[in-house]
Amino acid sequence: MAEQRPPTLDAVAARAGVSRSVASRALNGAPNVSRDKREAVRRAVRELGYVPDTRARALATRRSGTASLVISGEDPSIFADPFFAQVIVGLSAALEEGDLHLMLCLAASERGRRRVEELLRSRGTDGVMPMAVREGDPLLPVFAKAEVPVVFGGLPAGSSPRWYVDVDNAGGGRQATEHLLARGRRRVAMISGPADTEVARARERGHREALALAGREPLAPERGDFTEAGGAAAMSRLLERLPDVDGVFAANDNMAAGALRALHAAGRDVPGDVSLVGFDDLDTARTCEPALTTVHQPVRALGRETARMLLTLLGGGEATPLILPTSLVVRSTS
Amino acid sequence: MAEQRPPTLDAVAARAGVSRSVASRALNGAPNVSRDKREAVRRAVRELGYVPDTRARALATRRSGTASLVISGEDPSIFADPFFAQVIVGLSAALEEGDLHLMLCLAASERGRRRVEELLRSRGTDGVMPMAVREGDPLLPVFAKAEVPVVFGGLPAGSSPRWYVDVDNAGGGRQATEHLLARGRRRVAMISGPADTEVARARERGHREALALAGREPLAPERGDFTEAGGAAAMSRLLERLPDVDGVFAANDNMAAGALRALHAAGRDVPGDVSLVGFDDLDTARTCEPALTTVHQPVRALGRETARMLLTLLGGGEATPLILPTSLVVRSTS
DNA sequence: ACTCTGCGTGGAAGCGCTCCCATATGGAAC
DNA sequence: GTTCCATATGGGAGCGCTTCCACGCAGAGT
Repeated sequence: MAEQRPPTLDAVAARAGVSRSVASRALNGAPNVSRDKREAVRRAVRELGYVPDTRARALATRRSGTASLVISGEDPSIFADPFFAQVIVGLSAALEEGDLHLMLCLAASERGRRRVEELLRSRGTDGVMPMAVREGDPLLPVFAKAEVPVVFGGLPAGSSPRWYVDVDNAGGGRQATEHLLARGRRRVAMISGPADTEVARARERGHREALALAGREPLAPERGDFTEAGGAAAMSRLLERLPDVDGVFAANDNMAAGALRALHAAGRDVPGDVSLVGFDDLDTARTCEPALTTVHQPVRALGRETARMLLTLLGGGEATPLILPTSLVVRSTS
Repeated sequence: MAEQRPPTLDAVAARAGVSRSVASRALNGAPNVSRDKREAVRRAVRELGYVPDTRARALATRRSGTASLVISGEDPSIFADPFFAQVIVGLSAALEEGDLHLMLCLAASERGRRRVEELLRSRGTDGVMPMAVREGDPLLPVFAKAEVPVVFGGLPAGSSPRWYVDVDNAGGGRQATEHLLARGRRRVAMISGPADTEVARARERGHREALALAGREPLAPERGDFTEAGGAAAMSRLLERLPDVDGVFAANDNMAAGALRALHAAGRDVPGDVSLVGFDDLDTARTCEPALTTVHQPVRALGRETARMLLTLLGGGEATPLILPTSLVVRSTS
């Protein structure tokens, strides 16, 4: 019993009574095919239930039909941030337009990183979208050497790639801080993220800008790791160092939620004693108690635009970095 | 200026002074290669910076080197559930062992579903892992016809596939409910999920079993959509219908968090007036206030074992469904 | 009549790899 | 010295597709 192989293009051509060339052209909508042959091929395809073999096509066209989202970093749990889920939803929707499939590479270990490198060098993917890359990431040189387009989702700290999509982190940080000042807060501090992330740096920069504009000296920030627990710990340290703090800007919602918990644990009322602003506007912001004032960033759009830029490049088009706007959403913590 | 093509296996063979066959065998660790030729090939590979072309290999071996995670369902935001992120982390780690790459298919639209079907029929992936499939999902027949192994992550409601990995949802539901009864709760109700998910059904089943064992009649459950907001709404309805409810089992942590919020809004003390138990043991459970008593399920393991089962099948091995245990984690809401 | 277009067509050469199979090689066994 | 086996080797035929190119054959232009 020979293994049943699916029909090939040859079978289709034979059935339609044309050559393989014509069948191929008919399938790909090439111009030089007469009306009736095109129809004959179409019919044969239907009758045989033919579906072109992706792999063969990939070899012949030198295109794999996939784009890869690469998430680097030692700790795979950063991926658990709901932020990524939203980005992926946007990404996926946009790639669908371009009929590309999404490959997801969680490059946590040395081995994982080697696999990403191999994927690129083995022509296994048509384009790469690295996300949340930190300064000094060992994959950075790999991306630089890649022969396929690389569009960064979020500017990596300390480098300026040719193509990236980002949100206006500095602007958001400014908005958040200005809001705290406008609420009459005098001792405004920040819970920032790891110093090797551009996200943390840019939000800090905006924070300092707003303070400078108001003629204030910035207070040294505490740092968390963008997790709820990290935010809570940072808030505790902050309270110890600056017991009279009355305004806090946390660099993301997770950490803001943690800060909120720590503030409650310390007996502070929010927003009575302390005003709190987050960043992201994910679900948590809406559902924590009290609901979090935060900087909205268009997360799905970030994914969508990153993918679109990649599609443009793959289509031979030009592209330049894109910065998406943020906006303040005032809720109950300020 | 001809486009610079990467070196091929032929180039490696030529440089090493062997035939392409020997080079191929040397590369793939086949046995019949002499020590020195193997070494010569290895050296040539290094000198040329050769990396085998994935696509060519895929065509020749009839293997694409990828496995696909398919998440079906109209609403792409179900993907935002941190549950999936953890599953993916497990999945990804296991696939890495088998040197497979992960493709992620968010099949939300009709078009997305067609693409998944095409992906399968075009031999674009070596195996499929559908997750969170609901009863009557239009992709179910596609999976059934697939020529590659399909391992379900979580049993789809209303069907019994040959291969799947799931957690003991019924057992977890029983544990949760028994715990509420053991805490002396007399009016124990459930906030369940959509009736077309096996997860909701099984957790309900366990819930009813526990009540039956205790000689109690089950109360009709409220249903949410597994989101925080859905849980809050369900809790409000429950309070209206059964003002004297004193024990609630929510089918997941998101909904439990929402229920908690609704209970607070209604002026109920948790666990004073009402005991609350969730399911999942995700981050939220640890960080909400008060910390949530919940049923722990091994989410990463679910991903890991699903991928492993697929790897086993791809390796020609046998496999049977696998059920992972759950355990109760008592915190402060009960 | 002639060439000049231009479209349709199919033959055939890849794309870069794997793997079957026929052949070569060196001993060990007789 | 022959026979036989185990191990190494390279030729070559695929894998299923795209695409270049040469060719035939209309109808339009001179």
